[in-house]
Amino acid sequence: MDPAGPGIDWLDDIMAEQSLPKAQNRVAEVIIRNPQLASYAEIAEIAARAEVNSSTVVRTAQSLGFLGWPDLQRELRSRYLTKISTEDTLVQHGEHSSPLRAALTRDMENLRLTLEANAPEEVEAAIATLAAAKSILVLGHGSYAAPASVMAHLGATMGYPITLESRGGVHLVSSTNTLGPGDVLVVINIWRSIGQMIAAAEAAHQAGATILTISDMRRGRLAAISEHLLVVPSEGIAFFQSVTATTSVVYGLLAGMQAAHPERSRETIRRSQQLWKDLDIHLD
Amino acid sequence: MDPAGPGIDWLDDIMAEQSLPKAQNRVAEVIIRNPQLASYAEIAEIAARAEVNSSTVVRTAQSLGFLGWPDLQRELRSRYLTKISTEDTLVQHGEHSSPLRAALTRDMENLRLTLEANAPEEVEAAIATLAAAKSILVLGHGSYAAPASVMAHLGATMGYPITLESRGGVHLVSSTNTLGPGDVLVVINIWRSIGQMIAAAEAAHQAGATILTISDMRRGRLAAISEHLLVVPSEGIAFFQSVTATTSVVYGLLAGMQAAHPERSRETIRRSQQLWKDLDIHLD
DNA sequence: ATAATTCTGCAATCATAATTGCAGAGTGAC
DNA sequence: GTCACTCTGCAATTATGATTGCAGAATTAT
Repeated sequence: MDPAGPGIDWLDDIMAEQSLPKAQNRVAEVIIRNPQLASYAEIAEIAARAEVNSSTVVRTAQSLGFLGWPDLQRELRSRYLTKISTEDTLVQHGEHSSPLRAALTRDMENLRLTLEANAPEEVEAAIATLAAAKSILVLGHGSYAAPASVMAHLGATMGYPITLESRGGVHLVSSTNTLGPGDVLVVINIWRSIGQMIAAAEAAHQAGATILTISDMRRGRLAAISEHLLVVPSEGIAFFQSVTATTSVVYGLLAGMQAAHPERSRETIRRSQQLWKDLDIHLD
Repeated sequence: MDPAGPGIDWLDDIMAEQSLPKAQNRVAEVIIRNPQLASYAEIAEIAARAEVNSSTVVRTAQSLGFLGWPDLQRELRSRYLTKISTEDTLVQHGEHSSPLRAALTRDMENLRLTLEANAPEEVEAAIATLAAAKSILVLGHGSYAAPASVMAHLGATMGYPITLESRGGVHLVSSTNTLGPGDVLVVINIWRSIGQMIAAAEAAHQAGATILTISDMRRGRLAAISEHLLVVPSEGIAFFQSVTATTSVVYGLLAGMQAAHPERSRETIRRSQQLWKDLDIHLD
């Protein structure tokens, strides 16, 4: 553990590899100790704290392998800005218990577990598959129709060839029938699920489609035929399961899909008015 | 520390005093919706989201009494960023930064803020209203149809007289027309929204129905007629807003509703097989 | 409908932050 | 102690972001 308090592992790591000169070390020190500050402060502020000229700050950033200060700063932001502490919250609100509190803390825990349960490479691979898909079909029944519809809705708005099937029976059959090699079937959170859904997925798998499953089960018939499996806890309060973590995962996939297709993204930005309207950012 | 809690009440307050022109209002709302982003983004980013020229952003800042954008931004940082905690939270996960990670941490933060933004008494009152309702109608359009459908679906399965309306036009009118005293209208996250929706809510209010709003805006025409207002942040990654916190709040309400009606719950348990089937907990 | 007024976008201007060339200070080797 | 080399600060330069004058669009009052 870092004796200086909460530290920046990755920065520490970089620094371990090549040792910096004295002044630059001071700069790094300042950054490590005040990541929050460093994530938005301008060079002069950091320079002052390290009692160093601002050029030295730039050079430190460059020594560490970044293009310059703004580049390092971007990295800092993405790592620290959204950091939160669950314990913090628990302490602040003490024992007071309410249904809302229960739901929120439960879901925070679910999100945390999701973070632990899925390796970044796994996620990247899933995103790559989605990005390369000829077409995408999203299945989600019952409560899980909610995240499924979010995925289909936003994905389509981004320009992806993506559709939703939240119904069963004939509809399910005819939707999955057309799938073949190059197509991707996204199956969202089934719990030992409805037989016809597994059957549909297996048929699609046979036909050459790639299966991507988002589920709370690591094993099972579905897992067996899934090229990619993302695991999400779905424990809820009271009697119901929670789709919160699933929804969040869907956002992560969508963000990755957007990053994966610069050309579509550009197109997206060009049409941002329409996009944002669809996304409910619609202002008047 | 801000006694009113986290978030951007102060901005709301400023806006309440003097009303801004249309474009500037859009800018203000973008800021309120994405305080974290706004605290470090440059003007162009905000301008793009509000679909406005960057000069308008400057002018908005000035209209609100600040010197310019950097000035307003400083205020945002001091009010909002310090909340995130001055002591940095430990980085549990190595250097890898992925879209999933971004989505999850963002949503965890949203949940945390939700916890801070809603007083338990407020929530209890909302639940009491729901529990006493003669009938409940849930409205949610676009992305917000997802949490709305979860609420209607699970609420109905629990035995509540609750229905969903995610469509507009005639459907919206005829659904809201029947509301009167004793009925509750739940409006989920509307952003200054579709005029007809506000109109529908106002009509229902006139007719004596109680309005319960779940929104990311503390003020507005909707807030004005709402008996109960639950505030949820909705900042997302990439281009979209997140419905995660909203979903979680819905679970909280549902849990409270269940606890409020032991007799329905008992009935629920008796029919648990059916319930679980509907809830996707389907066990065999 | 028309005029007065306000608001907005564009593009030029201005301000500020980041970077780098250079000279001198510091450091270590012999 | 001297030389060779690296590092740092200063100041000039470059890049980038914020602001504002102006003309046209939109809105409001009459």
